[in-house]
Amino acid sequence: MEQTTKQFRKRNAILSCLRSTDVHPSADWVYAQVKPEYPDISLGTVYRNLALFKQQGLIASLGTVNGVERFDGNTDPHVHFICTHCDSVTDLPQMAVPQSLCSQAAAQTGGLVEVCHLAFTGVCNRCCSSRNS
Amino acid sequence: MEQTTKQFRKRNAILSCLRSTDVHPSADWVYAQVKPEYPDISLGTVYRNLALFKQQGLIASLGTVNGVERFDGNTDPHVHFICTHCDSVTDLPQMAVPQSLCSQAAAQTGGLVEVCHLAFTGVCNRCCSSRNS
DNA sequence: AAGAAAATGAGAATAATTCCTATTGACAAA
DNA sequence: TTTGTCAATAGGAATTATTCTCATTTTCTT
Repeated sequence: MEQTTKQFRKRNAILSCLRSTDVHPSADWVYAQVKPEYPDISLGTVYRNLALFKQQGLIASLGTVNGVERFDGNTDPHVHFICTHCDSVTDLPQMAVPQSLCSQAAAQTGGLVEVCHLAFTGVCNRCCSSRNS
Repeated sequence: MEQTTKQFRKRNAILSCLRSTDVHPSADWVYAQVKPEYPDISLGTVYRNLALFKQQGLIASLGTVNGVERFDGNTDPHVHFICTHCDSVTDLPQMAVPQSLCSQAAAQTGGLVEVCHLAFTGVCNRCCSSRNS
């Protein structure tokens, strides 16, 4: 069933915006992308739907970079590199998240381990090249 | 040289507060701890000194949990478990951060890799036991 | 003791996120 | 097509962690 209502199209635009980029965007970035096509969309709707998608497991959150939450359309476990200079987030697709670690962690905590976050911070390629600080 | 000025003692209280706890506190928590002993301390000073210590490498930041930044007096690389139910952060001391990963990451990014963050999120032991949701 | 420089306290300012509510959109029944 | 009901949204106000400002205090140097 092809949903084509106004609300559904907005919601879909938010989701596919996230899924079609690799910048690991913030809510504000998604808002800026969707706004031209849906000029009457509100930032609150973007926040609301991102929270909804996250809860439904359709998207993931990286946590916050420099105080703002960043999202990821790719929910498969993978590794991130975060540049502390330009706040860019990139995937390190060739590095695997050792799944064995999760069970190790569960054993140690005695609780329920849901997600493993593996990330590196540093200065990205581009910022290293154009260093003028 | 034994520094015993008023400002130094405040600053020291902030640092040793962080170093003598394992709760991975927020700025506000540190403020609440130090306040009884130094009633005229201000929250701004806590923030200022935490930023200073972090920049000097005396403490580390875990990033934010539920919107608030959390600090760690232990700057050795180690693994964290974050409960998404009660926002507690605990160490998983028996798990090592695979240092080999850092050089792998550096090779892939072509940039400068500084820190490796490995954390698990889930529901902690205590929250699992007293589940009433 | 005096002056310069650094740090602080108190509160205002900022900014990301959430909340509120009147309105609009979707959908089923008549 | 209209009506009723309920969910979702727009727009903006409210919230809250953090940063900033600046007058004052503290520290250091001479």
